[in-house]
Amino acid sequence: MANIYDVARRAKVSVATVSAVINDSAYVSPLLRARVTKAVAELVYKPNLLARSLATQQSRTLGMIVPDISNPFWPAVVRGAEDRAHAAGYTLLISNSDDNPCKQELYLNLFLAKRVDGILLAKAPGPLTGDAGQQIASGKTCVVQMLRVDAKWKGDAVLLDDEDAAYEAVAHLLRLGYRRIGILSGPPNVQTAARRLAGYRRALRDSGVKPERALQYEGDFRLRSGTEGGLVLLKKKPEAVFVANYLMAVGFMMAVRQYRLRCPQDVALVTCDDHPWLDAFTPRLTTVNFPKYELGAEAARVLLARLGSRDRPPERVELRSALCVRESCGALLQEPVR
Amino acid sequence: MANIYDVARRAKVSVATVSAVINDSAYVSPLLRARVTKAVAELVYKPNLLARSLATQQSRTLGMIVPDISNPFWPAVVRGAEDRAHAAGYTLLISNSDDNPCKQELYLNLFLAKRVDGILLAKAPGPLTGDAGQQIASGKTCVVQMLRVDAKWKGDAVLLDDEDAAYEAVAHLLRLGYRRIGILSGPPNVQTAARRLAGYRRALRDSGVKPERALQYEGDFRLRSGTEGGLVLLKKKPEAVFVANYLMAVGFMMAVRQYRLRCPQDVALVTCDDHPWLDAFTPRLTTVNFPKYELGAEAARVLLARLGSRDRPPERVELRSALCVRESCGALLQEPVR
DNA sequence: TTCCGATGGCAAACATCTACGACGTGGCAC
DNA sequence: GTGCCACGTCGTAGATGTTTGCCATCGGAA
Repeated sequence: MANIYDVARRAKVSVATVSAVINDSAYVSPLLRARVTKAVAELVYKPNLLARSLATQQSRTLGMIVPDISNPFWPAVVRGAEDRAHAAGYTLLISNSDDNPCKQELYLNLFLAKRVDGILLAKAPGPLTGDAGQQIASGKTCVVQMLRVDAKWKGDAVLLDDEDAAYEAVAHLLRLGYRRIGILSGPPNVQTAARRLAGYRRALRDSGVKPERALQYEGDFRLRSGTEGGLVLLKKKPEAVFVANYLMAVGFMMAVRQYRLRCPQDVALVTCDDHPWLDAFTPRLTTVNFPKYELGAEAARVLLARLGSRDRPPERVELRSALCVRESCGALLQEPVR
Repeated sequence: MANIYDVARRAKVSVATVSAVINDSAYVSPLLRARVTKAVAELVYKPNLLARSLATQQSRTLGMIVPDISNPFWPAVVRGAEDRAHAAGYTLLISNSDDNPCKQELYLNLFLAKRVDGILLAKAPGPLTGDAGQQIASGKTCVVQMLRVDAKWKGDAVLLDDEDAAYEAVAHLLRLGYRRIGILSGPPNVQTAARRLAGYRRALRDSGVKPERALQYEGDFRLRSGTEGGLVLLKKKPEAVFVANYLMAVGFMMAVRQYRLRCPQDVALVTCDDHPWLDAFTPRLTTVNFPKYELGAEAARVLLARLGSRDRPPERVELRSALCVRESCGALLQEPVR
């Protein structure tokens, strides 16, 4: 592949002139400009962005770490981040951590070694460790934490209103008259899970209902644990259940089916994460809809802004969710009790 | 950030020695090796992979272009590709083409400029154009086409058995006794869509049923067109419908609901793409399950093999789908007619 | 003493950007 | 009319951080 010297030779100018034309970084006379443009076209010259990155000390590449792209929560987030990044001329490097701190550190180091300009991070549980953790904590590499955030993280972050979302979901169930309300929560060391559990508890207490340990099951955000949790919880005859993510809700519905119960008649359900396909099935799930695309887009926006000026104050954005009432909560079936 | 000269200086050796230690590419005496290792640790030295890529002429980065990561078909494919790539020490650069040839060319050029070692491509409709198209056709850049393939593409490809899959799906409906079978197909310029339509036609003809134009609706693989197509098709009173992808099936079910029809009693349904959550809802959809994860993993495997030896014969892999019978086809309801 | 093998260092190459210097020309002033 | 200065252009060279071929050196063995 042709390099800048080939172009310079063919156009009979210096490489600096070629560079100036390509980057429009200095005045070049129309005559030379034309010669350069012609040579570029003839040689099908494409600047080597690796070399450019080396010289300019910026790669125009962003790293993004998500727990698992095949979990239906994440694709929209990635898409949002990517649209923003591409619009600003950045490319996205993507990795799946499986919420495994070791993998996460591995990929973080890889990103650092590849000299990404910044990182979008949906952190695995636990603090950031190792050299990469140091590097990030020191602020030398820009990072925006998404969704989950270190307790002592002072940098940029884009969050969801997990606690309020759970509160609203459970408050909705309470308004419909349910009292024995269970929860299928996520792993307690994952912050979103902890916050949703807190929201559930607060909602119950605000209505004078004492949260029962027996109605709380700790899942791991995966489908199978939804079924397992469902099988356990349903034995306790809850009137309604709040499930802390979509995949577990699906698992939960399989447990409901297994017990030959009807939803919402026998047990009502509210869950998290809305999806385009939820309108199509029976029963249609009532969910709190998190703005997934916006989450990714916002995170990218904040990171790009940070790259633009390192000394601006840290930004902490909290995106608002919205309750999306459908059938599984029973609202369309029965009248509110009070 | 420390560079290799800093390490060499601190260890009192030459950069070549440091490089030899880091890459284990030449014999270095234990004494010097120890000095180098110590210096690397003290300086928290991480080789600059941009510079390394420039020197070695390989970036250990793969580009991947998919139509849209937020379409539930693709995340599993991406995950499969990524797992393979990472296992071999490669990183993945990802872009969404929205099946738009312009965007695709843009990203292709970007990847080429970033000197990716190879590209995983789920091609947008139409031939590969522009400089990038040239470069790829000339074989100078390794590409594996996934799912869809240029008519005159001579290189590696990993495909699905679309036609057979559709054939099996429709044959299953025919075995159940349905005769008026409609199809909600994808855009005809997308190859998977064309092949699925062909499979549908062949299955009908093999059973002596004449395909009716009126029972064929051309969608665009998106949810909305599923509903629109459903509203049109259902007026024609088909006994069963084959829907060519998952998102349109969801849309179709919304049309069914709108007409207050029951599935499968009033209209049976078989569709494509299985998902973990399909077991949870009513009616459970009968699908042909495409091995999405394997598609990505295979494509990455083939690409990596190609990078290993450029002169091996082109590989063309066809992955097999499997019919997954559930409720929406009516098999669990009624007895076969014949 | 000489030769060979084992080590290690120098410098070029990878492809770019850019600071700085040089050259030429035009205008103005003496 | 001539000389000088300034500005507009362009090119040289060094910097970015690696890898690696080739050469030099040192020590030991024959």
